[in-house]
Amino acid sequence: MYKEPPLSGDISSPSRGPQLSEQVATRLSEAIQSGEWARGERLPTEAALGQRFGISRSVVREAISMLRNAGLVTSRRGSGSFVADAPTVSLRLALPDSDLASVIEVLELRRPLEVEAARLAASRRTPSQLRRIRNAMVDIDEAVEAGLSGVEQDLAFHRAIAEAAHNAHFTAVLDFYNRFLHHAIQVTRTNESLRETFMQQVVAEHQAIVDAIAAGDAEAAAQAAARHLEHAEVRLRQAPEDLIARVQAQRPGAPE
Amino acid sequence: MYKEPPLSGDISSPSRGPQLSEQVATRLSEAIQSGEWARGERLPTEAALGQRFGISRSVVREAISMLRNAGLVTSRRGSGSFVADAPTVSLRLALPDSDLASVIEVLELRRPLEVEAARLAASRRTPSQLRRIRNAMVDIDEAVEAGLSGVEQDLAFHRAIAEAAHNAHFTAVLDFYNRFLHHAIQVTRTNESLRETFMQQVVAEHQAIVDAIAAGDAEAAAQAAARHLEHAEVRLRQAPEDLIARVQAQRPGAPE
DNA sequence: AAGCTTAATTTGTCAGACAAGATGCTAAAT
DNA sequence: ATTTAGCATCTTGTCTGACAAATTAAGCTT
Repeated sequence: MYKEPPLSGDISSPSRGPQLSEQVATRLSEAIQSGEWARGERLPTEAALGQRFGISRSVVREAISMLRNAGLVTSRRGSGSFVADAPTVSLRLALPDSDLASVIEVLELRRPLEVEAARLAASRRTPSQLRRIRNAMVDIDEAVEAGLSGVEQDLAFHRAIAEAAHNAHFTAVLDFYNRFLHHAIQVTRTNESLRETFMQQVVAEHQAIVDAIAAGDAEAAAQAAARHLEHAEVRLRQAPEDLIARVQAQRPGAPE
Repeated sequence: MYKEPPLSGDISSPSRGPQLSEQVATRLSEAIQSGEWARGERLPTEAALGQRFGISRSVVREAISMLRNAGLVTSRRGSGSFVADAPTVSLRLALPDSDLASVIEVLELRRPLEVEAARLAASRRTPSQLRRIRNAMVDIDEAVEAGLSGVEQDLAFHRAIAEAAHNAHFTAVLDFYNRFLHHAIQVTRTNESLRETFMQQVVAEHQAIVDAIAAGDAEAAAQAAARHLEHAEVRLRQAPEDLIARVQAQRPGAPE
């Protein structure tokens, strides 16, 4: 039995304006969302699609790449491209600047989340998660002793706590925003490393959070986290201007 | 004068696992987000990038295609690819289910954000923003008296508070997650409308938040918001199962 | 100096090829 | 007969080279 090709027609003739690959992506997207192919079903090969639309494989690949980025399809080498079975939604927002005001704006959002994450972690963490949090804290010290900044380890420490909260939304949002704090954390850590008292203070604050989580004391964990983040913001504001500029300059190929 | 390429190193040698184009996209993305190239600046040609990474132009194109789709760069034929003037980053996550557990997971994240937003709004709201918050509260009552559910007005009320916090990240994240709460809020509001005492309770809670924000009392605003959200969760949990199902069925094209 | 023409660049598209996995069939082994 | 090993085939990923289309810059004319 012959079945009329659902996506019919050469595409080159009508619309010449927009990008070719975009048109194809749009049509494929519509076809998928209209249920043309079921979830998890394999869609035609790139060659077949190219022939159907009368375009080259390159364009098909670009179009499918868009759909893949949009979370509508997944591709497996050697196997094919499939309609995603777990559709995703995306939050798009402007890339924050890296000046002090913008960083503090991000910190304002991060603080209540980290505090709540610590609170939840205290009452929900599994033994293995507690172990991972403790390891992350040790990793920070080791990185510092090795002469590194310890930024990655610092972020990993906070991520371990977020994971222990057993709520994927916290890790998602915090991961998302922490990407913009690399530089800011580097500044505070560099600043802290210049004063022995600051360094001890940070270690003590981390320790307090971990102790509260280990004890399962949700309120204490929340308070310890709140204290830590408030102090971190203070330490960031107190960082000398020239230090901010200097750390910024350390980034590979920053100024010209 | 020779300048060491900021993004150095052949990429093919170390990691063979993940997709090549994905690695390149990641490295370019990091470079952009770390300010490697300024906003609106042109990045190297595809050929140059290919040479720098030791890969073919196809892979560079795929990588740039990803960044373009992610809103980080824009490409102009004949001219080049540029860092987007208003670069955006996207947080992608799985579409939450609408069952009770998933809704409560979202609420867990929303609560600390709404509380902090109320706290900030109390100390930062402009007179016009206070007016808008009050109007939003009135709109809820009017919608209810008109026989509507008031879900939209309820969300608008919370959004007005978030806006008064003067931090775009709060509105962005809350807007994002509130999309998934339409149904849940409808359930609670429907449930509340069935009992006069619940209804009065909700109005009183809203009033307490607004009063604290109007008075500029940050702590009182935070506490009032926390109380409201805790009670809302309780009211959601107490909603009869059949009510949840009934409201769900009202959604356009819900069941098959 | 201003405007037009032309050449050089750069992305978009095409075409063909091979590499890297994945799938399914066939034949051998138990 | 069932399982296993090998093998042919298919599909996506990457490479290479080429041309088309659009932009940019230089040069030339006036």
